[in-house]
Amino acid sequence: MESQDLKKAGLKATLPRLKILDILEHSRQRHLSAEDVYKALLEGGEDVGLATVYRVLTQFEAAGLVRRHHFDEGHSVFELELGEHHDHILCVKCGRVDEFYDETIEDRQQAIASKAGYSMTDHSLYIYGICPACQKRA
Amino acid sequence: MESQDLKKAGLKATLPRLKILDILEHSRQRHLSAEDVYKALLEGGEDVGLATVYRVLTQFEAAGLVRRHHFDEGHSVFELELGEHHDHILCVKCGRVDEFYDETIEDRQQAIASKAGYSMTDHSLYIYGICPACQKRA
DNA sequence: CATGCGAATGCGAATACTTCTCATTATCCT
DNA sequence: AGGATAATGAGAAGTATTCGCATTCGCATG
Repeated sequence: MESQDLKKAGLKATLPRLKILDILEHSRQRHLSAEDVYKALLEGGEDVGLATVYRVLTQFEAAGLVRRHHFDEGHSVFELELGEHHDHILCVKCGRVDEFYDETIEDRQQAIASKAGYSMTDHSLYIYGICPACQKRA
Repeated sequence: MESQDLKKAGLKATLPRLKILDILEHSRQRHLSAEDVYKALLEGGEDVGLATVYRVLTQFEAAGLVRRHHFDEGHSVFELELGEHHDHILCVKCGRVDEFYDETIEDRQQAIASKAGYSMTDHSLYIYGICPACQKRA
């Protein structure tokens, strides 16, 4: 029963929110755009408006349930927040997304921010390249 | 005479292109949005359309004259390409932008891409935080 | 378990940013 | 200078996202 999760986050357990959470949890891809979520809802026979999808995803982000990314595509993508931080490496040919975590980079970032006098609140690191499959295909 | 620079880049030396290049070179801020450039043109008494600004900036990017960034603001910002690669650290309060370069991070990124089997083409790293001035102000 | 209040939703209109279309104009080669 | 060709300006069109508001739903209460 996920409605507990929502209540814990200070959100009413409404049908749209439960459905969207479900899609984020059980979708093939971990990274979904608002449009992706909307289409998944329609395919599931749900009658949810696109505006609600945007609203709910934004609320989920504020509540720390999902993370919003800006890949170089012109729209936001959302990913369930599972606690473990990671960065992304993306294929510029096929759009494949992989994840990684590197302690050294994390440490250096913190050091750079400190040296510049900043108190670091967040960071985003995307590596772009051509994935193994697309290299073979070329 | 900068028209040589444009010709070298394979672009005709038109008035809008010269003016935009000039703005990018002499603006207070290194990082400008299309709208910023457009406003600067109008203030300079130039009669250039916003569509042209977008077109020219995109061409400049393709020609390697400028670099396009996607800070978490929903629009693109452009910066003159001066050869030396660097990453950015941004203040989430006042929008200040600083630059840095870290050899260790650059190397690690390359290593991570290789390990994942990717051939790296590019990367973007933004550190978000609160700048010294905004920390004092709080 | 019926009921009411406030919060959440769906819809379409509105906004922000960017690109496209096309008639007009400017650039550059000769 | 003249003409082929590419570039421009203006506004329409296209995406991505948010807003406004009447209606509906969740949930604490009786």
